[in-house]
Order: sequence, then C-alpha cells, then structure tokens
Amino acid sequence: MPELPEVETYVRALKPLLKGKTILSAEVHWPRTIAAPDADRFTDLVRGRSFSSFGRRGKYMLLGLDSAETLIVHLRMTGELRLLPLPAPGASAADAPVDKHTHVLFNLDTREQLRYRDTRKFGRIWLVENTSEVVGKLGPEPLDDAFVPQTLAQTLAGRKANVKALLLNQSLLAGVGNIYADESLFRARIDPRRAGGSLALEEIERLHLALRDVLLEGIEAQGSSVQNYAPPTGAKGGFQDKFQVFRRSGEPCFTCGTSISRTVLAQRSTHFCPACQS
DNA sequence: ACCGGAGCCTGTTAGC
DNA sequence: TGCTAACAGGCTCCGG
Repeated sequence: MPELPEVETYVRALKPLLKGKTILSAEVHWPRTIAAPDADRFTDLVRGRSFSSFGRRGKYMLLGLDSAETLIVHLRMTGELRLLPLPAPGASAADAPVDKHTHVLFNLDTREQLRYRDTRKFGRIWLVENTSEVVGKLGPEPLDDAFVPQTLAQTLAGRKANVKALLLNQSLLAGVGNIYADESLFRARIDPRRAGGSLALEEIERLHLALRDVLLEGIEAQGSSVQNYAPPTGAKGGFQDKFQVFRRSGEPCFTCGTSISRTVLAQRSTHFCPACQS
C-alpha cells in the first residue's frame, strides 16, 4: 500500500500519538505477521517497553523502544496502524470489537490500543536490536543529500531491465513504489519500458530531479489516498489529486491530450503518456 | 550478477 | 443476478 511519502506521513503522525507511552501487553492473532522473533517471544519482549524514537528507512517504519530494540513495521499493500481509546471501565467490550483483519494488538498504559490491521496479510513486524538485519540491504534514500544524479547513473549503468522495474527494486533505491515510479518517469519524460542502461546522462538528471520533486510533493500532500489508505490520524492524503498518469489509462494527458497508456512491467500496472514519454 | 515469474492473501470490480 | 477473471500503493524466493 504505502510508499515513501505515505510511510513518512505515518511516522510523523505516530510520533506525537505514541511518544513516551508504554506497552502493557501485546496480542498476536496472525503469527505470520511477526517476522522476528517468534510471536511468543515478541509479546514477552515488548511488554513494559515504551516508545522513544520514530524514524523511517525506505518503506519501513522504525519505532525505537526504551530497550535496545526497535519495532520495525512494513505495511506492504494493505497494512494500517490505528490508535483507539478503549471503552471506559464498566463499558462493554463490544464497544471496541476486534475485526477479523486486525492481527496484532498493543495495549498501552493510557487506556488506548494500537492496532495493526491488514486485509491481505502481506505486512510484517520485526523486533530487532540491529535494524540492519531488516533494512541493511536497502539502496540509498532518494531524499538524502548524498543521493545525487551520479548515484542514479551508477545504479542504471549497464542494466538491461526496464527503468520502471529498476526504480521499484528496493535494493537499488529505497522507498519508490508503483505510484511514484510512474509519476516521476512521466515528469522526466522517460518511457518506462526503456532499458535502464540506455538512459543518457541528461535523462538521468531529469529522472533524479523528478524523483525527489514527486516524493517531496507527496509528503507535502500527506501521501496519496487511493482506495482506503489514510494516516493514523484518519485524515486522507491529497496527492492522488495531483496524479498525471497513475490509474489514468484511457484518459487524456494533461500536457498533450494523448490517451494515457497502460502496460505491465515487473508484474505491475504501468501508466504513461506514449507521446510525452518517448 | 542479473532478470523474470510464481507465490503470498483477501476483497472489489469488470465482463460475460 | 451470478459466476469468473482480473486487478490491487509490495516483497521474497527460485530457476535460468
């Protein structure tokens, strides 16, 4: 579901909601959600810990606890975190029913509950001392100053795979997913089907700028809400209103009027303007 | 090293 | 209306 801007929005929203609060207990209803350690050990280790730091790497949320450990959450396609108040003492438990898609619960010391919900069950949660066990293989952060056009040039050099697939490869560049890949390729006027190694330096420079601009604008808009994504505050993102090509196949290009095309690359729907991106 | 495809899951929508 | 196939913002694993 979420890409870099949506995860960044999530982390910024969670910080004031969770900072300093303590986990009294946790329940795991779908053990596979807990990638490491095993679910029993996980619930033991988080008990009594409080949230102390909030970060992001690629599409992973890094929630540091007051132990030596970090709770890492990846929402994948349909994961979501919600903080909700528990019913007042004496009220019925039916006031806070746990639906069948809620797989992990954290009971906090504030009479609140943090719930991990995930319809498709692709999302994963880790508790690790060393975050590099989970995020160590990720490529550079596209919004870091260290990510310069030359970085992208080295990534693409000699590659035969299409540039869309390369942008989605998290070990090459962290945080870009289907929406922001399509939107940045449109802005850079590059055909997503092109082999990565075929891009000229001028095109790589355009793509580098487009990636950063699109991701920053996505964060500014608090992410994109297609279908039902919304940050934990419940407010919806606004970047879906800025889409130039994503899920616009058959509609006219805002730049030239040509019908937006759809194809499949790297097993993912890919949207582009066949006139502007050639 | 690199690349493409199957698999993981459930729900919604398009098409006959 | 009812059924089926395609599709959905992601990633891992495996074979060539």
